[in-house]
Amino acid sequence: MSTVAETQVDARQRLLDAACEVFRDEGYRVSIDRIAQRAQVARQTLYNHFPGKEALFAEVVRHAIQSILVTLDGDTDVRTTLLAFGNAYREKLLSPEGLALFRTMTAEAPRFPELARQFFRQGPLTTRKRLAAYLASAMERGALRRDDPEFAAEMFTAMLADTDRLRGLLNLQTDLLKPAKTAQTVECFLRAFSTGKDMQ
Amino acid sequence: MSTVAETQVDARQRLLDAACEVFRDEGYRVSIDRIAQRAQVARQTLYNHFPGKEALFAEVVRHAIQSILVTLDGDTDVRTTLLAFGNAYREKLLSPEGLALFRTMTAEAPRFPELARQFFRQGPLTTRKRLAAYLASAMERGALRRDDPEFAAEMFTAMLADTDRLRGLLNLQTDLLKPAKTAQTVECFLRAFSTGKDMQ
DNA sequence: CAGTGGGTAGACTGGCTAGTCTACTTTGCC
DNA sequence: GGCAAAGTAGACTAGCCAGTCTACCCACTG
Repeated sequence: MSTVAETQVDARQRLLDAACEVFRDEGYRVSIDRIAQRAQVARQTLYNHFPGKEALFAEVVRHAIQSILVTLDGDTDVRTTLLAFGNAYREKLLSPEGLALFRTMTAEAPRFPELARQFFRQGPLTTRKRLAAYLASAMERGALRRDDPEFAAEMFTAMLADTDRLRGLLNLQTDLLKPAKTAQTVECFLRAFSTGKDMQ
Repeated sequence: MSTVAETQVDARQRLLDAACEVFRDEGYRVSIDRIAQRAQVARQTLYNHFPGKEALFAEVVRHAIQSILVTLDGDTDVRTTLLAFGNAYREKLLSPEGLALFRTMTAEAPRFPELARQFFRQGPLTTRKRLAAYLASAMERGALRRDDPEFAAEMFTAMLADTDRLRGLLNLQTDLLKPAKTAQTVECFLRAFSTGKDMQ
């Protein structure tokens, strides 16, 4: 075991994993040495695999973006679908990883404007587009009132995460994930966007 | 002019103003020298007035918190009151100063946990409590459906700012303040929290 | 006029950082 | 065995930063 090729892969992957952890825990300000140390690798090895700190950071972020995307399955009724989406959305965004990505991207957006744009488009915007598409179809078949689906999607995502995300970002609460809150939010959203006939 | 006392006051105030600007523009990472330079004051003068960088930062933040509070006047009907509140809320939070305070506090919360708690309680929480109190009174007199006013306040503030705040934090948009969006949001909120009889 | 309180400029310490370079070791292949 | 590719440890450069200290300056006060 531990051929040259394997060592290479190992080193690169260990570096990415280590960078992911340590950027999450301490933000971009963390030193290169800490990353190499955590990966159990010499500093020079890091520079063999990546041009520099910025490139490594960008790579880590691009990977992290993928892991906070949320999908919908619209097989069942609207309430059930939105409840599943809401729970998944909150789990992703309010997890330590989701909070850290948000914190880091907003903090470093001035330094990495292109990366910030990429984050927004491939992360929050993509998720919201998917939700909007689902809402549009629900509106068309009369399951929701006709309205601007983009706006409705903005409202729903905002309602799901905004306040608890701030609590999490400020380290004020650890038990952010109460499913009851998702349910309460879904009911609230449905009251605002139902057709008015099918509310019990 | 320019007596000793005046110079003193000037120096301290100029330092606070300068620190406010430069922390807003560049975050906590900005150097002490830049602050002193911007205040047109020697570095030693800064240390004569403040124990160090952290204390100066805390002072600036405590001042900034006050400037993002939003009040309500409940003289007119609910729709008008919420519209006024919504516009004021968005103006404060989506202004460069509001965005910078949010960005800085979330970025530095791990380093300043006590300050972060203070920010949350005296800023967002205070505003939301005021809103909740107003909503509670509106619910009691039958102008809104009976519901948890705290939850309703969370929903409304989330709907007002969440998405556009992210756009602003990532420097993706400069014209965040469209009044039409406030109005649209108020209508959405009222659909979710009206009594069901008085919607036109 | 002499002293004092505050401001100023700038040297200095000590520490941390990103990134480069050198000399060395290990591993696998021919 | 000999060579090449990759990793390693650590010295080194160059720069930034917070905070201290010294020596000087100026205005007000007694």
